[in-house]
Amino acid sequence: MSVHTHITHSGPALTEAARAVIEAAGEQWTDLRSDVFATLAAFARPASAYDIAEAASARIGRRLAANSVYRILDLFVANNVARRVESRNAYLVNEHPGCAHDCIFLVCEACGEATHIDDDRLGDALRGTARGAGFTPTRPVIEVHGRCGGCGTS
Amino acid sequence: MSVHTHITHSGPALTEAARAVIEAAGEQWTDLRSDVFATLAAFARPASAYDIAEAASARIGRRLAANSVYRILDLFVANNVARRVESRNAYLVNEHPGCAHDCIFLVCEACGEATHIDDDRLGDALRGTARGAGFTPTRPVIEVHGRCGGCGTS
DNA sequence: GCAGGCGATGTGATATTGTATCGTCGCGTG
DNA sequence: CACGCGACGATACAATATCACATCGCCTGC
Repeated sequence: MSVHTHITHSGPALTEAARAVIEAAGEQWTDLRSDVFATLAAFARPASAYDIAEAASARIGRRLAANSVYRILDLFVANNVARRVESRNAYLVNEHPGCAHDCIFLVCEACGEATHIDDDRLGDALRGTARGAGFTPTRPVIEVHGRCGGCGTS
Repeated sequence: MSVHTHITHSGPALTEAARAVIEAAGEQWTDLRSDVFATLAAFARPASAYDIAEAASARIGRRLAANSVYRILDLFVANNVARRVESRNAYLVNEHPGCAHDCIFLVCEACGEATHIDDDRLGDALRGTARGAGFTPTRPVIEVHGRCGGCGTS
């Protein structure tokens, strides 16, 4: 496991970091993309594309259609500034863009929050197991459903 | 990791094993459930509820609505005779029902097939990591997207 | 300046996936 | 037989995702 520092951003700094990543990838950082990113970042838990479309519409004062949101989310996910929570059909910002782990989401069945943890050993072990089965892994999906600390075990 | 034998069924024997599990759980094994199970088992890759509804309709010679299929699939998943592939919104039969692992799916991006592997060490490690983060895991979702052996690495 | 290319976005339609509600049927039981 | 109950049918609906095509702004070659 490589030793490295996570730079965790929030608020405007996070948006700025996302902009840098997108531009470094040769993509444009448009006003709309910025608005969608900020909208997504403002959610405390995974947000569906339609949630984002609605909130972003309010933010920018006009209707933003779901398909535009999907286009932008696809770009974000491809460039690792946002993540998709597969078991929820929803999205989260990546709080340390530029740091590409196989990430693990702990999804609380009670409050709906998803916390993101990194553990390279698990991702590496999973990739190794897959390769051992003659499979060439590209994208692991590792999510755990359960109860977060705040929601207890009951 | 416990030492045990996997009894892998196929065809009628698999359906029979599923029946036994469902009945042992105090649920009924109706003709319709049997038909839906056999229909699902006949798919070589993860099948959506609507795929199953269509194929089962053909099999039984009348329209079977999606909601009925969902009800039955929910029952199957709850009793571990079928599994849901979260990143595909699709279902697979569990070829060794009664053996409840945290299962891992290798989902081929080229041919769409999903192979099911077991590795208790990975599931246990993942649960342990989750607990280390103050989380009480109930259901891990472990899926890997990539290329299967038959589809190569290109 | 203007034509054309190109990426980003808008608009509307549509496809796919998943739920809710309510009625009916068959079956066991008092 | 009356009743309750689980399974199922039918319909509507909600939520998620994609497609096709038009438009707009910007940049470039001419």
